[in-house]
Amino acid sequence: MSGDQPHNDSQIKVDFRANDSHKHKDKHKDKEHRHKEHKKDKEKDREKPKHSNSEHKDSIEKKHKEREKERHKDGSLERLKDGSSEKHKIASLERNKDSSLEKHKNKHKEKDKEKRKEEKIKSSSGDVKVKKEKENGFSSPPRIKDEPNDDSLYTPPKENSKPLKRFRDEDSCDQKPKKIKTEDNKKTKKRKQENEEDIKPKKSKSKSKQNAQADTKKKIKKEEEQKWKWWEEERYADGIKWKFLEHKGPIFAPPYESLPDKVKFYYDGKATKLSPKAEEVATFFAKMLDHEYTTKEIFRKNFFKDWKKEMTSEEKAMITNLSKCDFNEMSQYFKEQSEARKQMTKEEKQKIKVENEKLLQEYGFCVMDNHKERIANFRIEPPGLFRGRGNHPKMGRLKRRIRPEDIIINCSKDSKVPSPPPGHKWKEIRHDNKVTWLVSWTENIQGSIKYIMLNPSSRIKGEKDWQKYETARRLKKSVDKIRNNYREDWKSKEMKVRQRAVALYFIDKLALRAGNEKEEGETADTVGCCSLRVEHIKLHPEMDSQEYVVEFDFLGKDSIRYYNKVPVEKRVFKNLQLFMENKQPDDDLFDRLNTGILNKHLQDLMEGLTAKVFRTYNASITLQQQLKELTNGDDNIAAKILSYNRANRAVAILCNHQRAPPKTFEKSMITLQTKIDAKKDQLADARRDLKSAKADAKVRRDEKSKRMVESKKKAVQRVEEQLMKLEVQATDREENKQIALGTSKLNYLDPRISVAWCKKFGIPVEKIYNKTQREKFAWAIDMADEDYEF
DNA sequence: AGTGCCACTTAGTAGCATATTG
DNA sequence: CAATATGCTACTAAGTGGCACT
Repeated sequence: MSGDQPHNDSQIKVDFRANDSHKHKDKHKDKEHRHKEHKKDKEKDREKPKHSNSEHKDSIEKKHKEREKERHKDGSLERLKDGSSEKHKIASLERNKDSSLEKHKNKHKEKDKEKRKEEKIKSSSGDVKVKKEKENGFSSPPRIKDEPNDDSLYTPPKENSKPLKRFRDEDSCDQKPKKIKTEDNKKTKKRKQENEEDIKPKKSKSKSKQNAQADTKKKIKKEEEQKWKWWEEERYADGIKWKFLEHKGPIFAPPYESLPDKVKFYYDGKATKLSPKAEEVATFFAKMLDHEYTTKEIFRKNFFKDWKKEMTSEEKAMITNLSKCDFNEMSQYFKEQSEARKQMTKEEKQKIKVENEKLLQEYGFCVMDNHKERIANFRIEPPGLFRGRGNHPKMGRLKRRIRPEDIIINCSKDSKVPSPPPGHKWKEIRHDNKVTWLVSWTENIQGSIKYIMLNPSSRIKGEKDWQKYETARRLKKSVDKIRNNYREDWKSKEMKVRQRAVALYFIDKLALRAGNEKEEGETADTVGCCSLRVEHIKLHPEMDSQEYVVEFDFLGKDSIRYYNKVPVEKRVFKNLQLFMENKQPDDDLFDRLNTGILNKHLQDLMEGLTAKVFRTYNASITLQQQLKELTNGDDNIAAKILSYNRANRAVAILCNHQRAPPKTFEKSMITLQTKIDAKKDQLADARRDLKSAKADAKVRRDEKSKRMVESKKKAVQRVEEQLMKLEVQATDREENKQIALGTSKLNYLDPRISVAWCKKFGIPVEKIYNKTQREKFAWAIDMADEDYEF
């Protein structure tokens, strides 16, 4: 259904993006000012010729030429702006304006949260019962027997042909509790069976703990050999995420080790020994000394404030000015340390590696429902200075050390609860099988909750991922209807409906994020679709010989700049004019709309539909289309992979996934170019050799010289091929300079599309997915055949 | 409808590990 | 074999969206 996506072409071609994150300043302060600067930026942009509108700010002429060059290589993939180095400069300039409206909310917040949490726990357990007599609730079956033999359990033959699809399709909607899906058939039984089977052999389960453990181990071993195919099993209904969960808890950050006495800290030129606490925080700063962060006003201010809290009263009295602090010796010391680490002998390195491996084996896995699963992040985040992205009002604040007393453990009742480090207690032990996390704690900067969860290769993540793509595929079926629907709504007499329709159009056409509201002053000022402000778009009734052009310029997630000029339909344009009437630059563009309203509407259009599904859908469908368009079956593998990367790149551009160009980019391009030149010379030589060999053969007419010709021919071919490969590599790299492919590959592209493509063109999957990716997408690799269609 | 909390996905990057090169 | 380039992983910030509550 390539017809599905009428916008796609234009999306790709029209997107001129830039990434210099010129940051917004704090909202309350000098809004006017901010706006003006903003404007200036844009004006600058507009002055430039069309192609360079991806350039921004003090962007640099010298790079311009380069970019021109790049551009013709592939007209459809417009280059992102270069110069994230500028990005930093600018960012720092603007960030320095500081203004931390520290609100003291945090403390209150935290208390509040805690209370609520407690209440919640109580009520939710009640809740559960009301909703449904859940099968034995949380208590999981005692540990489990040998893995039931797959074949025997599996889906009965009748549905066997397409087992996966089948229940997927029905089920994918069950996030909205499709209500107790008629626990249909055998499949569901399967899980139960598994569980029951486990119980049986145990006889007196209390006694057989050890047996059980042994069993578990055995089973797990076995499993590792024959990779568990969770995707061939039935899923849990109704919000239950697991029945059995056992793990070892988190690994804590190593305790602070004081600096050797010889390493001094100087205040106002005077050597001073800091108290351990103050010293620790000082080292955090010292370690970042080379980083641009430490030059930023907000960062310094926040840091200094939090640092003082850790000082003794004498220290507090003495140290009153951060600028008089000299951390250089400390910084030097850490550099030496890391240098020393690099210089370690192989044996020492090996030893560390082994040690790490041991920790991984012990803490890196859990047992969830009979299966040993990898944990994603089993280490607690160490203390340090908060590094927000973009112009974050809280950058530089102290991220405090997390202790066992902060930790909530989640596991099943009948599991062996992890023990806290000696002399400590957990904050709480919970047995909530409606959530997927194993460990959580509350972080002190934003007061948000952090979790330890499973690896993407785990069943629990994989199922969800799969489901996500199934939802996107359902959207594919109704997208035409939905598009017609919102086009109708552009004419609505209700303002809210019009705004909703226009916003949805942007989300669909431009793959914008939903744009939830955020607390002002708590985070960097970034927006998504629903939170766009008047100042973020400009309307051009005519521009570059196109009509009704909307110019977007705003900072999105992670303060990545979104810059784009898009021709839109007349009605959209008129609506935007209407929405902007009588508004200030910092007023909301869609003042009658928020993500809640939008998503509720989407929900009515299709079950399970939310704004983010459009991103997934458009990303995947674009990949599929582009692959179809770009792949040439006659190409060699390298060229095909280039095509794949280009298709991938089209998606990354659509989704505005950017990266800072690698620091060594320029240099490595040059070396590559030298190589190419060398190869060209070599080719010329080879050709010359061939020629003379031919001439020689003509004269001599003997076998030997004929053979000579043949071998020279081959040599030429070989060199040609090598040259080709290098050139392809250069193109690919150049085009990729500031585009990050990883994010879309990992989160937006239905892996089955890629797998199918690989199979169709005889490309080994390894060329597309590395090991980790293959683990994450094991389900797709296993199930997609070459004619899979998204 | 608005709010706050919570759970979970999506995001870019620092820095280590490994491959490649001189 | 050291130096350098490149690839990958771990890390953690910053989004989205559901739900309960008012």
